[in-house]
Formats: sequence, C-alpha cells, structure tokens
Amino acid sequence: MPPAPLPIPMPVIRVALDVPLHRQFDYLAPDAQPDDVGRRVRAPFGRGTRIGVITAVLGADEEGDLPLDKLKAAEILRDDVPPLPPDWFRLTEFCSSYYQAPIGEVMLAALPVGLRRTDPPKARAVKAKVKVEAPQVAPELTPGQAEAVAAVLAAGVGTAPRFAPFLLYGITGSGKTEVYLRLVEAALAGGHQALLLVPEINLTPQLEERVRRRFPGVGLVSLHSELTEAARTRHWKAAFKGEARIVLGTRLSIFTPLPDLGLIVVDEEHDPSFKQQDGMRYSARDVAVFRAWQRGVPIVLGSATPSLETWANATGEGIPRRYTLLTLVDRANAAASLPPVRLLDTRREKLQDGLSAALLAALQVRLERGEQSLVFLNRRGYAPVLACPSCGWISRCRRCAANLVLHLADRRLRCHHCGFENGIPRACPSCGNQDIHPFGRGTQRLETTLQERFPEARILRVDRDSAKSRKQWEALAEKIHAGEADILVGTQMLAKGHDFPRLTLVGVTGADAALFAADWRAPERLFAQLMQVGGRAGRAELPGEVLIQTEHPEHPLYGALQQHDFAAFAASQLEERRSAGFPPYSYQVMLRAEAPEMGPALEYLAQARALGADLNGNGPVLLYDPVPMRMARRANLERAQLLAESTSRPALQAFLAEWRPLLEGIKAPSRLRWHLEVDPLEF
DNA sequence: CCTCTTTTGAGG
DNA sequence: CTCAAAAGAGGA
Repeated sequence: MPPAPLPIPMPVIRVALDVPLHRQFDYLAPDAQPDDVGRRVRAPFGRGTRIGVITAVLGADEEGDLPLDKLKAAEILRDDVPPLPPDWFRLTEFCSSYYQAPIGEVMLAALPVGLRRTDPPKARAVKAKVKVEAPQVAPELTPGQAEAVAAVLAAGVGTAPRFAPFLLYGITGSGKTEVYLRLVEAALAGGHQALLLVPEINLTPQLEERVRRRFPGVGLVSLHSELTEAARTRHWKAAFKGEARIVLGTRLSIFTPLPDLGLIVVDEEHDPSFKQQDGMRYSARDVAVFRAWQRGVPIVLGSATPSLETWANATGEGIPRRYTLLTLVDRANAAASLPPVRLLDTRREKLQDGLSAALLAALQVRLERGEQSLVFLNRRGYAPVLACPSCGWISRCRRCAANLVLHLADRRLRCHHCGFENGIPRACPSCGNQDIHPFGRGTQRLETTLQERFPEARILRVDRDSAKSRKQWEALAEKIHAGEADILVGTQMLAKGHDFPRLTLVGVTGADAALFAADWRAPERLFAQLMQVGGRAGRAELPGEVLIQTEHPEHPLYGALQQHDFAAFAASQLEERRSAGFPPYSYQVMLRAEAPEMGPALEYLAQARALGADLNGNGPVLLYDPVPMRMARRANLERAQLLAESTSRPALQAFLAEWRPLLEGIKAPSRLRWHLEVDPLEF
C-alpha cells in the first residue's frame, strides 16, 4: 500500500529560477500566502543564492515533487514591487513554450537587472522633475492620417479596446508618428496606458522628446539599454504601478507589466533589432502581437517597408488576411514627394576608384551649391581583405571562416566576427613579397578617395568605427546638422534616425552584393535599407536625388525602387517565397550546433534529425539535412545547422514540444553547444 | 599508484 | 549554466 501523501505542515512554494533548465524548484516558505504568487524570492541554489519568481504556492493537500526534508527554505521578497500579475505569467509562459526557452530564464530576463540582484542596493530617493509646459499644439491631420486614426479608434482605443492588429504603411515623413500620438492621446483620455516599441536607441531620445512635449505632465518613461540600471528599474516600476502612462522602449520593454494597457504601437516593425539574436531568440514584434491579442487591445505596426510576413498578413497575399492595412500615402503621391532614383550602369564605364563619373559630377555640383551629399557603402574598414598577388595569400582570420578586414585608420587587420586583430604585415607572411595589396572597398577607403578627389570638401565618415557610442554619434550628427560637413560617407548607421535638411544627394555603392546573396531575405533587407537611405535626400525645400551604382540595372528590385513601389516589390518577393515554400508560406525552426570540430556538430544534428524523423513519421514537419553554416567557423567553433519546416504552425509547435526534450538527451562532447531558433531570420 | 583531464549529473 | 564527483587517460 503506498504511503499516504505527507501532510504539508509548512507552505511550499514553486519557484522559477534564472537557470537554463526546463523545470522549477520547490522551497519551504513558512510565511507564504496564496497571493504571494508572482513575488520574487531569494533562494539558495547549489552553493549560491539566486532570485526566482514564485509560480505557485502549494496548498496543504498538494504534494510537492520532493519530500519536505529535502527542501531548503527561501526568503520571499516583500519589497515595493507588487506580485507579477497573471497576464504577465501568461505572456512569459507563452514565450517559454513558443520559443522553447526555460521558463525561469524568460521570467528573469523580463525583469530589470536591478530586480534580479540577490543583494539589492539601497534605493535612494529620486526626486521626480516634473516640468509642466504648455502642451505642444497637435498639427492638423492629413485626410490619410485622419482616416488611419479613425480606423484604429474604431477598435475601441480609450473606450472599450479589443484586439485588432493594424499595419500602418507609410513612407518616411508621411506622418506615422502623428498617427501614433493621436492614438496615444485617445488611450490616455480613456485612462489607459500606451506602449510604444521602437527599434533602437538612436531614435529613442528624439521620439521621447517629441512625446513629452505633446503630453506634458503625463507620466512617460523610456526603457532601453543605455539607461543606468537604477533608472531602468525605476522606470519599470513606474510602468508596473501605473504611474507611467506612456512607455517608450526597445524590444525588452514588451515584457513590462502594464495594469492599464490599452494600446501597443511597434514603430519600424520590420527592423531586425526587434529580433533578439542571443539568449532567448524572440521577436519582440511577434510577442507584441501576442500580447495585444492576450490583453485584447489594438496594436499598430508601422513601417515604410514592412516585413514580408507583416505585409502578407495585411494584404492577404496567399494567406488569410489577419491585419487591417492602413496606407498613409498613395503611390502617386509617394512618387511625387520622394527623390528620383537614377541607376548608374557601371558595366559601361571604367570606374574611378569605385566611383562612376556621374556620381562624381553630382557630388561636385552639390559642393558648388553648398549642399550636403551622402555616399552609402554598407561595409566598414578600408578594404575587406589584404592579399598577395604573387602567391595568393589573403588575410584570413585564424579563428573564423572569414577574412580580416584592413583598417587603415588605426593600422590594424581586424575580424568583424570574433574581434581578433593584428598589425598590418609589411610583406606577405607566406612568400615575403613586399607588394601586397588591399582588395575591395570599405568606408575608410571611400573617404580617402573622396578626400583626394575633392580636397576642399569637408568629409565625415559615419560607421561603427567612427561612432562607437551614442555620444560619439550624437556629436557627429550635431556637426552634420550645423553644416560642418559636405560629404558624408557611411554605412546603414546613416540611414536611421537623424534628419539632415541640407542633404540633397544620396549615392549608393556596393549594393549589388545583396541581390544574389545566399540568404533569401537579403533582398528584403536591401530594399528597406535603400528606401530608408534614399529617403534622406531632399526632405526640406531642397529637391533631392538618389544615384545607385549597379551592374544589374535591369534587376526588378531596382525597378521597384525607382517607382518607389514597395507593393510591387513585395508582391514579387512573396511570389518567389510561395513557390519556394519559404515563410510566410511555411514556418521554420533552426537547430544549430557548434563545437571545436565540425564532425561532432554534424553528428549531433544527424542524431537530432533521426529522433525528429521518428517522432514525425511521414508527418507534417520537413527535416532538412544537417549542413555547415554559411560562415562555418566563428571564434574557433565549427557551426552547423538543421532546418525544420512545416506549413502548419501548430504542427511545428507540437513537434517542437516533443523534440526538444529528446535533443537534451543526445550524448555529445561537453564542448558542443546547441540551441533552437524559432522563426529564424538569418541563414 | 598518483595526477591531471574529461565526462556526467545534480541543482529543491 | 555552474560545480563537484566520478571516470578515464597518461606518466613515473
């Protein structure tokens, strides 16, 4: 006869800890109350102490996993943080199951660092600086904006919100932000909180300033990685307690508990920075849509170049239409207000240091007129590789399957993937030849070339090397604004954020590479990038022009770009995806493994595939062969991947739920690491 | 037989 | 993940 369950004389709590384990742990907590669920605890774990979140308080009649005498006691933290609410649990549990991430990791990652410490520093009183100015008058809405606002308001913003997803599609400068502000206004008026997600911190301070001026006196907090730990914690708490009515933040802020949430806005929804690429690999935009659904509130995804997933959801091209499409500017208007795009066919002429005569002439004209130009090249450094023409030596990284990039600015050879760096050899390390050359072009070389050609021009290079921190970038932007630069040379950094009123020419070089890249999402990113950087030209009263150097002027991507026709581009890309069975017409999961040797990594994946095949039978999930990644070696680790794909998301999810535990059982050398990535963006 | 390295398993 | 115990490999 089995022994009767022991009565529990002392409450037992179940705790999610910040450890990469798909299970929870029970602790004794003499003072636990049922309503302590959602509170943080300080719990002994292993030989240390950790912070966890109480997910359940076991009643006297419930049996724990372990006999009571094996349990340790945990200390419930009854500080000024209220218990995390049920909807926050559902949100983190959804992420844990959808992305196959351990629940404790998800929960703790969703909290500000200040609340994850085992020894919280004494909180100092912060005096809120409430500076109430007169609200800035809202500009009159264009008919398009008014229509968009009305459509979203009809989903009950500020009154009786319900789940309703919208794509707000409008080019840069078409006034998407004003639409957001009107919706925020309505949400606030109805006593609701509004959550605004923005891609990265370059833009955050500007938008924050604008929102603050519009809603003076209204609690507004920002949440992004450049805030101090204390500020983040303070802001997070203010949002949780409902003191902050507007929350403006980057991807992690999607997990902020908001008692009165009534509206979610995701600006630049296509931006890759909404996808976290390490730890829990989640898409904040997708989580935002889930959260809107779960909380029953409207969500607005805004973009000039929506992701194709979102576009398909909004247009119903080949899949059920799930979002309402709101178009801010019709095509005819867009073509009129956007700078003309001219393609420079570089097959027909001998380039001068990589620049065509037409682009050089256009730069000369801008110099004479005292206007600014921008030359875009999405490759930093001086040259992507150093090579010896006599023996064929090239500057390879010893730790990666990549070349060392020549940086002449600080005379280094540098790997952009692992951070390895070296001095520049005087002669070929392999054959001693003194005559080694840089091949290809990066922003530094372009800068040098332009300086030689236009000695009188003030040239400013903007890339991750010249603008490492936000402060440096702000300083550069300040200089550009003040008219202290004639020609800007830069990477995609220049495409985002700041507005430069005297900029009338954008030249694009080196764009072709993305046309035929192995990554089938490359054209989508290129189009968005070129739209964005092209949109920099001529935004004030001065008309602008975009010149693109290409060897493939007939390519449909450039054709669509010339017409400023995103819809046509999207339609052709979606057609390709549909015939190839790629997302959004299928759902994918990538299993990646890395190890010092390629053999074990591939072997691990082969076993994973076999286990998956057993599970799946001839079922709905297609398992591809394990293959080395495109960049097969990084930081001395060989990397391989295995793609699983299905036309049914539920089927893929069901498969994953069974597959992942099996993956954990595969025996592999200790130095082998693996992870799953749901809805991968890069291949 | 001892020492250093790698693997395995637990963590409440 | 991190740590420690157990198992294995190599050296005197």
